Amino acid sequence: MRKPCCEKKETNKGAWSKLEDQKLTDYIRKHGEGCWRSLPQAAGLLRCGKSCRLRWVNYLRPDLKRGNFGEDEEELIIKLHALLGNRWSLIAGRLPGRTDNEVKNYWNTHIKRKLLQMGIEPNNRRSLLSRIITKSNFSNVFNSDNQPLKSASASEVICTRLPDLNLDLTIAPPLMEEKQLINLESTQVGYNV
DNA sequence: AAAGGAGGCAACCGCAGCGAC
DNA sequence: TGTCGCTGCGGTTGCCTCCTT
Repeated sequence: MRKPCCEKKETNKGAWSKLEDQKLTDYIRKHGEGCWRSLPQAAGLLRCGKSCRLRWVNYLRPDLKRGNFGEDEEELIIKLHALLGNRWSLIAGRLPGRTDNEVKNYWNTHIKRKLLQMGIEPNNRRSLLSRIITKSNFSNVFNSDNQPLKSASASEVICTRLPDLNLDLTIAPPLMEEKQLINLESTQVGYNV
C-alpha cells in the first residue's frame, strides 16, 4: 500500500487564501519549481505537495494567459482534440499560456455543447476529423485522388492538411483510426506526431 | 426579494509513468 | 529485474455566481 503524499489530517483543503498564494509564489520565485513533496513544509504551507503544484500550474504561474479563449484558440482545441483525444496536457502545450485544466474545462463547458448544437458528436473523433480534413489542393502530399503519396510521412500528411497546427508531437504515434483515416498504410512510422 | 437551477471553474482524487536504487 | 517514491495527467466533484421564475 502506497503512502499518501501527505498527512491529510494536517493539511488545508479547498480554496486558497491570498496569504497561501503569496507564500507559494514567494517560495517558487526563490527556489524554483520542483520537490513538491517537501515544498509545503519549506514554504510554511499546510497543504499537500500535489495541491501546491496544481495551484501554481493552474493559477499562479506568471506566464498564464487569463481570460476568454479566442476563436482561433477554440478552433485549435477542436482540431487537436480530434487528433489527440482527451490528452489535455498535450493540447494545452500547443496553446501558450493555457493550462490543461483550463482547456479541459473549456472543452467540457463550451465546446462540447457548441458541437452538439451543430449536430456534431464531440466524442466521435473520426467524424470530427472527417469534417476538418476536407479535400483540398495538397498536390505535394496527395495525388489527384486525394490519397497520400507514398513518399509522404504521416506528419507531412497531417501537417499539410492541418497546417496551422504546427505539430511537433514527438510523444506518441497517432491512434490507428487516424492512420486508417488518412490512409497511411504505405507510409513510414517515424512519427513526428 | 427570495428560491431554485444551471453553468463555470478551481480543486481534489486516484492512477499511471518514470527514474532512482 | 523488481520495488519504491515522486510527479503529472485525466476524470470528477463541489462550490460559487449568475440567471430565471
